[in-house]
Amino acid sequence: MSTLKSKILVVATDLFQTRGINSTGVDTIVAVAGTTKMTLYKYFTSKENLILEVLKKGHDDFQSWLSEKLNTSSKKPSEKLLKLFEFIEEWVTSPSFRGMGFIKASAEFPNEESPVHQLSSEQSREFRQYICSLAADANIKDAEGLALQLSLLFEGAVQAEQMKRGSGAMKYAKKASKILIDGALAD
Amino acid sequence: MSTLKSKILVVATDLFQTRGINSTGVDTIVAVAGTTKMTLYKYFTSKENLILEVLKKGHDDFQSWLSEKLNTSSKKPSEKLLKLFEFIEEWVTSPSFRGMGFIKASAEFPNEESPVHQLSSEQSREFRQYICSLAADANIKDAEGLALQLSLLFEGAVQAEQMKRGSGAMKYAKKASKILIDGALAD
DNA sequence: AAATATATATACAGACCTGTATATATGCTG
DNA sequence: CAGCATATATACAGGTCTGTATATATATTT
Repeated sequence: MSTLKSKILVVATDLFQTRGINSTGVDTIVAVAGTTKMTLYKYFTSKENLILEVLKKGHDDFQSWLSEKLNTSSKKPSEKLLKLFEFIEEWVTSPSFRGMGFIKASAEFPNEESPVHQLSSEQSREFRQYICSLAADANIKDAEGLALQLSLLFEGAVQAEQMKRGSGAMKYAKKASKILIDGALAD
Repeated sequence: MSTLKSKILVVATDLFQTRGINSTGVDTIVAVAGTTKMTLYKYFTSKENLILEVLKKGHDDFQSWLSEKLNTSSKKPSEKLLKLFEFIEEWVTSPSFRGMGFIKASAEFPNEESPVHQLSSEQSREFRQYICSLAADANIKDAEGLALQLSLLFEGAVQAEQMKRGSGAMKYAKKASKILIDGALAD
């Protein structure tokens, strides 16, 4: 991928999170990225297309980082499940963390027919399904129920972190997740 | 309060949730409310002022409804705490539910210096503190910790409901809350 | 009926936004 | 050096937005 395209994606990711998606104009993005609108519209067909690519990249980066961490951490499914929020916390508290795109995007694009909303919704579902597969591997009875609960904790904590950086919300989400997982494992 | 002012508040609340705050122009609001811009700007000094009043009304309505429900439901603090998510679920699944304003607003106004963000942040804190007082009354040891965890569940579930109406997320948040509260009461 | 407060209708200024058009510059390849 | 792809600089068309100005209508009160 072109370095300019990559630069635009990084800058847009940052600005969308810190200033909002609709409130960030393409002029601002190219100015910060040190390029011009002509170049941006060469790599992205529209602003909506840019938003979608930003979302895709953010989600893919997170998912592959997380899977890799979990796969190398342990082979025992129940241990993987218990380590889930350890790694999530590590990701969220890293200085480069800029929020989860799909949470902000779904708030800014509430119309269900909007492609941005649809992608956000799909990413949320994908993540929940990933947790569900971890839970199922660990022989949790109601894997779907636990996965939903854990994803609620996750999304709530990200929301809290986005509202106030360094709130430590994920630490408490982690503690809560341990209680919920232990309970589900005992069932 | 003037009936027109009240009508504008109701319509704005609805449109902000269904179309987004920044994406909803005052022209649309007055058209749906069946009035004109001149009237809107008589009752609200600016669009930002309207947003703030919408947030205040939404939060006040929810908080007073919830306190009243809890106060008439039981006198035993631990029972009140356990009934918390029962009533929250009742509120969220009612047909007139249009999302929690402060959750959407904090996503659309991420700048911490924005008055809208500040009010959202304050309302989130206020709600958490209310839960904390319930927990403290029930002699929970780490009342603040539990309150934060429950508020994460709450915000995550509202987020999920906003993303997809009728997702039933609050039902699972309620189940999770019971586990967390029972655990904290046993400590 | 006259006076006053309230609401409407409509137009517009100024700002911002997306996406494109046009012309120029830069760097790489043959 | 010549040719070509890539990036820049800049201007602008057409749209949307907020907030205001101006003129008119309606309803209540005196």
